[in-house]
Amino acid sequence: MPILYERGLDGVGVAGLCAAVGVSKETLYRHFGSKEGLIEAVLEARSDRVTRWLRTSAEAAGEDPADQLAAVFDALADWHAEPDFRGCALLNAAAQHHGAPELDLAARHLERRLALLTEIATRAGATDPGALARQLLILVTGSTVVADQHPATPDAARLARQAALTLLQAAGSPPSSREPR
Amino acid sequence: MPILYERGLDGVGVAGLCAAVGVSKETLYRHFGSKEGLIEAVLEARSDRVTRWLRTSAEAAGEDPADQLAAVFDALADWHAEPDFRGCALLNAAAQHHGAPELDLAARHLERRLALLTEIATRAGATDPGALARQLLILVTGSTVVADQHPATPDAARLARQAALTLLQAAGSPPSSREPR
DNA sequence: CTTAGATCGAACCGATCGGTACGATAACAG
DNA sequence: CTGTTATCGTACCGATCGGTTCGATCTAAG
Repeated sequence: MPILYERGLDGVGVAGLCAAVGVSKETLYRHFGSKEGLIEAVLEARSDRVTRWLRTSAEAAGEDPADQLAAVFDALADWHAEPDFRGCALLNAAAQHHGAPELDLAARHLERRLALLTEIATRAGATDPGALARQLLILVTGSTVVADQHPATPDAARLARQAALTLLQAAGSPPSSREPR
Repeated sequence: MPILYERGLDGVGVAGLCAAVGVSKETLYRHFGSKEGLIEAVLEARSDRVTRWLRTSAEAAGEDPADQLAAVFDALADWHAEPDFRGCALLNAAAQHHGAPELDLAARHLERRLALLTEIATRAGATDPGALARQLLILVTGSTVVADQHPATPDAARLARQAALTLLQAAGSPPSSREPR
């Protein structure tokens, strides 16, 4: 459903959606019940897809947490560089319809990203993996928004990657700077 | 114009806007020409306001760049804690109407934030103030989005503040870790 | 072949949309 | 007082919205 992503939830009517997919209104309404139902299904599917894709990218980088974290931001960079990149569909949807369904979907989407980042932070031996993971989530989210809306920062993912690695290193074992014996 | 912020650009019609402000449609159209014109004027005014507010908060913290940076994120925390916080109006608008006017306004809004952060990064003696400032911009933007859309991270600004200070410290003079003589 | 279900295109529905026109009222400058 | 200007409330416009209905067409199971 790229047209919903490109034009926004309210930027295209049901008739336009049907035309873009090559389906009649009756069929669409029997399958999804309403435009909202269609939107939720599309967003859910998209969240699944990108979550799997991000996790796959991380795991393909090997077992080292720092490598995995770097791979996450490299994957984001590839995404941001796609010609029709328009920001995160889930976050955009929540910004448009700030009601229960879209807001919940976006929250669950972020929760899934947080889960991946928490695993990485934990395996990296961070003192407070939860806090570090949330900071990384802020970097992931922020770099995606900035890459979309601030043309003067097209390399947001690269900068976020560097910041993430700095935070990861700093969060290792801050109380003592001794070398491990 | 809080109603536009609360319900979204497409969530309220011109009639509703007029009712909320206590003005007739004719008056609104003579002053702004169209709903789009009204939206642009409102967003522009809001961008001015929050930009000034953020700069004032920073300057009130004294002259130390680290203190100023911390103050910026403290100000964000206050904002995020407001009961009717709904994310950044400029970013939301760009997510809704991804067309020329709103996208440009959001880009200019981020540009103004970047200017403030660049000043701080420069005065802090960062090796690459531009890069550091962009990383800080990602933290500011990301923490605002996460605070809005991820209820499990209500302290996003606090986490971002800590990350920002870590980055600031790390960006000081990374090539040598010698003590200043 | 027959029948049941899915799909199609198009017509149709009431509601709302952004925007305009109008006559009345109020305020104020000469 | 007179004329101008701004505002008001309301009615109105064509277009589009989300959603429903209907008859025709197709497909597959019995």
